[in-house]
Amino acid sequence: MASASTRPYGGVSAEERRAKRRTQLIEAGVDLLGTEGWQATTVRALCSRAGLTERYFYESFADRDALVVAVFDDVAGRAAVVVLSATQEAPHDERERSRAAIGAFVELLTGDPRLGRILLLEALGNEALERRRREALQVFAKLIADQAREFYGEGAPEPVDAMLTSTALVGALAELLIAWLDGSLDVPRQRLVDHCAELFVAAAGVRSSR
Amino acid sequence: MASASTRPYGGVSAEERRAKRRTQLIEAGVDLLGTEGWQATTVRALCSRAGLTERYFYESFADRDALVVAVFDDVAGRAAVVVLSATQEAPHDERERSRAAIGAFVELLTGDPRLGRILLLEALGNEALERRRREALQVFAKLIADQAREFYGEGAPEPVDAMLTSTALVGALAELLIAWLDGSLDVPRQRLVDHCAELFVAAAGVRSSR
DNA sequence: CCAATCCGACAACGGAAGTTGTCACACTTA
DNA sequence: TAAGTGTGACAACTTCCGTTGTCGGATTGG
Repeated sequence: MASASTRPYGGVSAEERRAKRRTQLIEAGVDLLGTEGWQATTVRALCSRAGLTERYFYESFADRDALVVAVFDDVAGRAAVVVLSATQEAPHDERERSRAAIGAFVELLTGDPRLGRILLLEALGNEALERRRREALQVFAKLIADQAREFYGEGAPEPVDAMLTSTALVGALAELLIAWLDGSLDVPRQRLVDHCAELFVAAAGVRSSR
Repeated sequence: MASASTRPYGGVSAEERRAKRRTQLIEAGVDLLGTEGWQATTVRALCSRAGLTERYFYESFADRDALVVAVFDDVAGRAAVVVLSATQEAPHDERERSRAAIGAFVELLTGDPRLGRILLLEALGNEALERRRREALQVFAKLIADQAREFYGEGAPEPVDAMLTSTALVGALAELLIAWLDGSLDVPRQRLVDHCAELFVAAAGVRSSR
């Protein structure tokens, strides 16, 4: 059993080395999970791609699930940053903000297809990831719901309505993106983004309470 | 290699025996896939649950993927029947038909939770199933789009709009159901169905073309 | 320079699963 | 009744993977 490193090596501190190895493994995970999928993301393959040996895998992660969850968090975090900053820079208008947020998300995924596969597809194939996905999704749904409240003010749908609608919108966006990235929906990117934004606007006022 | 059976046995023809074994395997598949999931759906477990031996698995299916696809088709077929008949019996009204269709689907899934897990969750975890899911989804989206056209007549959204919207709606429904069946969305069933129907109505007129 | 530590390559153990083969027994049919 | 075929239980072979251990060589601190 390897005791925890303490000394510097190659001019780098023990902690830095550990952190770097962890990063390398996560990057290898993004690559493998995003291109060849979950079943190809084995410990051996990860280490080989990261240029490390198996021992260092267990130094940073308890098992495959832990690594894959870390990968998901990494990618989801990137997406959150991109989407939130795009939203805040957009004009204070419901349609414009929807477009900005969705557009930024789509651009991220088209810029690096691995991310789309991880967030939209692989996240559903694994039990541990599925939990994480659900959590992330709820956070996003809540963000959407809050945004909607901001524009509706007094007459905003009540919280239950808002949660139902925003969950639906997240699912709608995911499904559209899966189909579009897959080539099943042959429309220009801008059209896709516009249509999503219109759906968001149309759905925002929906309520099932009376 | 077992040569194909030709004689009757136990008073049953060879073809009937084959068909029965296949059915048993599919039922075992529904049960395993719908309760313990894909990773537990091994050839040994399937055969054990079906009361058959491994040899008979390969008599009807080339591999696990083939079995699981057959299971999905079986379940999706049942869902299609239920939803279509509910739709046709409902009053000729947009909101009413949406409610009837969604309500029937939800009832099917709550009546047998295995079906929901198969259609909504497990279908995303496997490559072969994912393809099948996409196909089934397109068929459903097309049905929705056609329904919408029926109510809008002249002023109906053009086909691309309709396809985008209906794909989104299928995704929205799936996501809502996943969250609801999972307990993350704590609302009565009727409220869920009503909200979905309202979303359908609200989305039906959305278009991104100008 | 030397002992301690870290590194990389890789073997080894154990388990799980797909797939094929063996064998004894039940049933059919000539 | 006897030969041939279907059936069920189960072993065996193979492959793959998670996980842990070994070992020689590189780097560090004294």
